[in-house]
Amino acid sequence: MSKFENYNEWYLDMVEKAKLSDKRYPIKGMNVWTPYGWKIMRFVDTYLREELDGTDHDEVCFPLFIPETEFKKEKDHIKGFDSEVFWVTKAGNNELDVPLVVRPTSETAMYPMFSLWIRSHQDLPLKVYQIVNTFRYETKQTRPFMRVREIHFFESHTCHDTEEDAQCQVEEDLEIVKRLMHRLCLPYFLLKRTDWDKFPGAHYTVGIDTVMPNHRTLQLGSVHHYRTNFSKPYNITYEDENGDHPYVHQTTYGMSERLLGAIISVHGDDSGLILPPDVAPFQVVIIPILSKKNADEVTKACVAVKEKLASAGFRVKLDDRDDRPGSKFFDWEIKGVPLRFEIGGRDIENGVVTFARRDNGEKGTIALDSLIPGTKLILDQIADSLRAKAWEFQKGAVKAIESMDEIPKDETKGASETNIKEDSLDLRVYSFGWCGCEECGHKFEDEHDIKILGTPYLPGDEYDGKCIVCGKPTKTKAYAARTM
RNA sequence: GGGCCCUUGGGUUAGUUUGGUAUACUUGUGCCUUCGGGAGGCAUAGACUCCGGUUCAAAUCCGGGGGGGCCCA
Repeated sequence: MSKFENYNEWYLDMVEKAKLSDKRYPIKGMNVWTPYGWKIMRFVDTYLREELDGTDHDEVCFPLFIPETEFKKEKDHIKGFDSEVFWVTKAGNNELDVPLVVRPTSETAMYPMFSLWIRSHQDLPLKVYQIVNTFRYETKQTRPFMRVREIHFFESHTCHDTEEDAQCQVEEDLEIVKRLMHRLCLPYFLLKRTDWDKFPGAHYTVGIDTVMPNHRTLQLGSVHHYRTNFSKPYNITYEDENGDHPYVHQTTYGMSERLLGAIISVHGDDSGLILPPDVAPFQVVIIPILSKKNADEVTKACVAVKEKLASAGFRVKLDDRDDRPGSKFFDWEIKGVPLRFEIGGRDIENGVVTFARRDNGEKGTIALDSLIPGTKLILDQIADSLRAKAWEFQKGAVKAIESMDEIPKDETKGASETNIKEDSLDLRVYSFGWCGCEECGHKFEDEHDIKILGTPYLPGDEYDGKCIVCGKPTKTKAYAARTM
């Protein structure tokens, strides 16, 4: 199964073979988190918690259900979500007077409470987050971790006295994104979404996107500035120093299990997953190389190495199953353990352990007396190399174009026989000049069945030329791609 | 919203046209021999999505439901 030649199949194969989730649960888009996948997700969650706690956010947990009456208060928001929410209309045998929405996201659950919690400027800023499941009724094809109906979701919500303070929060969120993505070794774009694609109800949205092996992009999360768009309908005000009651300015930041989908897709290869050391359930796996005469001695040596590593804080697994070494190698390669140690008679004689790196296959030895620093060094090198390789791929996926003709046309569009591989089209992430008007944007998107992801949020990625659609001079660059 | 396709042990599948003992690989379990890159032998376990119909007889034909997937708007 080849990652680049047949990405879709490869991905499903990885999820199954590495035992990340069980998709046989009989509801579309609702899969079972199995232990190995859940362990990885928990590391991601742990790092998010560390970051949020470290920036003075408080963790909360809101109810799953939202009364229809609250849900419908912000007009754009309801328009954006109306067709994809689950409803609870019945309890026992009674029809409910007020139907309940199963949260697709928690703005409308939290904000009525925020309006009770916030009374004075001393209550601001209010910064909370939660890690919960949200539900969206996907009708399109679902895919584990990427498009699901029950989403493992992180969301932070903040309220501020001024728009400027809210803007600072956006910057803080993006710093968190940077640190988190560093740990996950994932590259990303920060793109300000188009007006017609921003979060329903938002003033503006910054999308966090990464590129998949098939050059489609996957949105990993987003940061929104709401201004007072929600605080007005939900009446979230505070009393300022002058005794006035202005509306608060709000932001949100959300990410999901798509991070795991990206880790699988970005780092994996044809032999299986390759996990960044920070999220690997096991960072080192020790395989004993036994023979009849030295079994006891080798086992003892393996246990000693394991204990030494564990007490130094490494997550280490000693695979003492009664199986052949080769079979174990394959097993842990599929599961993406970044570093493998082999310990046999030869190694004991020489006072070393033999190591093999998962990311590039490189083998070597580490002397037992430098076991701890040696292990740390190699794990760091693996992370650095995963990160560098991933950023390089993302960079290579972008193609700057001057004319819409440079985007290959999908001749199979609308045909019932879809055997022609999309890969053969060589679709890319495109960057180009855009005047910024909605008309040109729609024209561009419709012509190629491609989505404008937005314009660079951070400075330093400008353009100097003409709008690719209407030819007007522009300094704005836009990015477009097909999305997962 | 409209249309199409699929459903056989845990996984992958043969068999369905032409109704009659359900195939193979893999996985699981047990024992033995092995063990520096997917070991081998023997034994053992495990399935026709459900409900109804036709029939002496249904995985197979017919009707309906569940579940899964795709395409079009």
